[in-house]
Amino acid sequence: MAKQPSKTSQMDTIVALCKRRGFIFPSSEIYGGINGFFDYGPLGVELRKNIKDAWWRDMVHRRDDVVGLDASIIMNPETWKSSGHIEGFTDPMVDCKESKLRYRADHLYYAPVVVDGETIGYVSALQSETLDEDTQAQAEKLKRKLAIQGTLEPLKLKPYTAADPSEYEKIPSPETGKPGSLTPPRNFNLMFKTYVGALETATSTAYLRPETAQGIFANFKNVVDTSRVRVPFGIAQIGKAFRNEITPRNYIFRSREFEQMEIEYFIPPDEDLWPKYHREWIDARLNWFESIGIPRDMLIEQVHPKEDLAHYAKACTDITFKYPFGVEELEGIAARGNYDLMQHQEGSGKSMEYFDEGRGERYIPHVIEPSLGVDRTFLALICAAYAEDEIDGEKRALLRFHPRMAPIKAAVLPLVKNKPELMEIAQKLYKRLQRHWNVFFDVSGAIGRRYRRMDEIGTPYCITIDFDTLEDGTVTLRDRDTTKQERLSEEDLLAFLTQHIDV
RNA sequence: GCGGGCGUAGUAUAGUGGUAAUACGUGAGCUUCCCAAGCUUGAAUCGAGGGUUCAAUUCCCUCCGCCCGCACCA
Repeated sequence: MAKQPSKTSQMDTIVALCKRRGFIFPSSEIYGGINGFFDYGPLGVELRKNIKDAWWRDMVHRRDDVVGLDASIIMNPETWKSSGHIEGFTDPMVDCKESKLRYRADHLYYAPVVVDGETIGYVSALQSETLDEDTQAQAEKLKRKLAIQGTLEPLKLKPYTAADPSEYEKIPSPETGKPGSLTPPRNFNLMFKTYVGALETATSTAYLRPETAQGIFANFKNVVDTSRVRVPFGIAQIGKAFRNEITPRNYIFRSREFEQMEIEYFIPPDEDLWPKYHREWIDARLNWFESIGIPRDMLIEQVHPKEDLAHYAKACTDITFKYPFGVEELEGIAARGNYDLMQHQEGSGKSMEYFDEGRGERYIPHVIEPSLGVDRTFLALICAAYAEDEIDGEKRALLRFHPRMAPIKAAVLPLVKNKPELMEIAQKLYKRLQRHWNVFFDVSGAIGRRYRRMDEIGTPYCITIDFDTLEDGTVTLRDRDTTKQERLSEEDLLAFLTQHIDV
C-alpha cells in the first residue's frame, strides 16, 4: 500500500526542494546556522523580488491614492515608547518547575495571607472572573489547615511581576498549589536591542524596528506636507523588521528577521466610514493574492473576535492561508482608529492634525492597516505551487508558479549542443529575451531532463531550438503545466511571452 | 525556557570501536537527443568541541542546530 504523504512530510519535501534548488538556505549554515534566520539563494531572491515588485506595482503605482516610503530600520527610541512596543512588547513569563507549565507573569496574581498582622502563607491564581473568590477560598482553607485562630485580613492581590524577590519561593504554583516551584518572572522583550554610537550606555540604546508601520506614522506629516496627497490616501512601505521570537517555528513562517509590506491608509474619522474602507481593503487584498497565483480556496477570511482586539482597535480581519502545517495568518487588515497618530502626537509634542479642505475641518485621520509578510507570501506561493504528477508514467515534481512570480520566466534550450548553427541561434534568442526577463540557457543533458529541471523550479516556458528552426525560423514553446508544445515564429513568441508574463 | 525525538555528500537514506556507502542530483566528455535514455569520468559526507580508547562517525559529556509538544504569537 502506498504511503499517504503526511502534512509534515509535504513540508519536508518543500524544505528539501528549497534547499536543493537554491531558494532558501539556513542562515550562516557553515557555522551551524542560527535559529530563526534564513538566507535566500539565487532563485529565492528572484521570487522575493517578484513578490515585492508585484505588490509595489499593484498597491502603489497602479493606484492613485497610495505613495511609497522607505524609513530607516533604527529610529529614535522614543518612537517605541509612543507606539507601546517598549511596554507592550514585553512578555514577563514565569515557569512552574514542577508542573512544567508556563504562565504570563502579569496574569498570575498572588497575595499574602495575613491573620492578625502575621503572614501565614500565600495564595495564587490565574487571572479570571472568579479570581477574588478563588483566592479567598484558598486563604480560608490555608488558615483552617494550619489551625490558626484569629481574623483573616482582606487579601491584597498583586500580579506576580510585582512580587518581591524574597516572595518567589513562598508563592504557590496555581497548578500544584504548592510553593517553591515557580521561577522568578523573566522578561521576553521581543525587540532586538542595539547601541548607536561608540559607547554602550543606557542613553545610546536603540532598537531594530519590530514593524515598519511606525516609520510610516512618524513620517505622516512629512508626506502630507510634500506629496499633495489628500485623505483618503495611503503610505506604503516594504522593509525588514525584527522580532526576537521566543520560538521561531514552521520554517520561514515565523522567523526573527523578516520583511513586511505594509500600508497605512488614512481616512476621515467618522465612525460610520471605516467599515466601508476596511471591507474594500480586504477585497483588494484577496484579489491581489489570486492575481499572483494563490487559489481563492486556499485563503480564508478570519475576523478577530471583539474580545481579542487590542483596546484601541476597531476591527481586524486576517487573511489566512492553508499551509501544510495548518491554517495560519498571511496578512492582517486592521482598523486601528487614530491610536497611532495620537500616540505620536502626544509622545513627540508635534501636531498630527490634518486639515481637510473639502470639509473645512481639522482632524487626526483614522487608519486601515493591511500588513503582509514577504516571507509568508513566499511560503504560501511555494506551498500553493508545489505539485507532483505523472507524464507518460514518469513522476515529476513541479512548481506551478504564476508566470509573473516565477524566478525564471523562460529557458532557451538548443536541442543538441554539438551543432554550432543551433547554438548560435539559441544564444541570439537568449540574449534578446534577456533584455526583458530573467531567462536561462541550458545545453547540458537530454532535452527531457532539461524540461524537468525547469519544471522543478517553476519556469513556465521552455523554448527549444531544433533543426526545423534552421529551415523556417520557428521554435518550440513548451508549457510547464500541460507539457504541450507549439511552434511559433520569434515575433509570435515574444508577443506570447509579453502577454503572459507582464500582466 | 521545559519535556521528547533527531543530526552521515546538495537531497533522501544505509552502515560500523579499525577512517564510510547507495540512489537521485551535480561537474567534464561522447551520442541530430522533444519529456529525468545510455556510456565514460570527476568532485563531494559522519554538526562542533572535549573525554574514554592503541584507535571514536560509532561510547560518554558539553555546546550548536533541526523536528514535535507546552507556552508565546504583542
